[in-house]
Amino acid sequence: MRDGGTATLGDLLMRVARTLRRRFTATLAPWDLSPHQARALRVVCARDGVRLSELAEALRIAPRSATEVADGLAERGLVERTADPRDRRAVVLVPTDAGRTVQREVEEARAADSTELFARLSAEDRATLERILRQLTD
Amino acid sequence: MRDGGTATLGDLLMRVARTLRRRFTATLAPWDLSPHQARALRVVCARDGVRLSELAEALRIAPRSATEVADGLAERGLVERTADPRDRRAVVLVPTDAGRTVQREVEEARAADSTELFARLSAEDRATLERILRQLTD
DNA sequence: GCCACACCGTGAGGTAACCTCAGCAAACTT
DNA sequence: AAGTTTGCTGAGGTTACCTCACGGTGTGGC
Repeated sequence: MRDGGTATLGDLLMRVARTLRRRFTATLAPWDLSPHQARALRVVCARDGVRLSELAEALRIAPRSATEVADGLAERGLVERTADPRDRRAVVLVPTDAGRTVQREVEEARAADSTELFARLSAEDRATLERILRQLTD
Repeated sequence: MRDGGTATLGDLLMRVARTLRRRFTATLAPWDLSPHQARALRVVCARDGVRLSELAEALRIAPRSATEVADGLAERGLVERTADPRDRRAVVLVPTDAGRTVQREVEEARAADSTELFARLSAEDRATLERILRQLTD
């Protein structure tokens, strides 16, 4: 099974990403959240009030799909749909207290897991990896 | 928006993986293959004959789902279902000539794309990245 | 040799997370 | 004031998974 030089880099990266994602999903289990919902909640909390269309853009999904993600979070009482006073067509998603709490807890669990995974690297390698990855994201 | 040190490493990695995946999907368009089908075809060609159950394991999906992926590839004439002479319960997936050709072309296109993406890194960084990523896959 | 048991693939049917398209309301444009 | 654009959502479709139950097949114990 020859490896075409650079092709393997992509493979490797995808492979690591997959395990990372798997672990993340597992980490999320206690809150009964899908990775996507977690991501959405994060966006809502970070910006503290997001229009549905903005959420869609942030998550890179169709506006229609953002509605569904929002429904899921609202059902769990993590966000609230409020009207935008400036534009009555728009729906602004605002985190509830519960939402903020969950977001914080998830963030901590995630950080802990990530730390655990990357712990096998030396501090130097971690820094290098970060630098290189950052170079790849524009 | 504070970043919890290592947490960002995971984020960064996922982000790069996402663009990689996006590009890969786009690369695949000319052959009308889904990423999953491409992966499956790759496994079939690499091992030159795979049992459905093995394919399922390789792709980390349920056996039932492997049947569907196999159907998709068989429909396009890229693989053939053959009976295993040693075990008449089993189905062995064998690549057709067309399948092998497509696999080769896809591999090349993918390598080209990957090269392009990672081209912005220095040769040294590429090597380092590979080493680090390899350390993360067990 | 026979039988219980484990195993291989698949039909049936379900779910989650997307999508497009059409439509209603509200907001802009002229 | 009328026409166009924008923001969201209902309806309905697709894809890629899943579980469960079942029929055909191999295997170990007796």
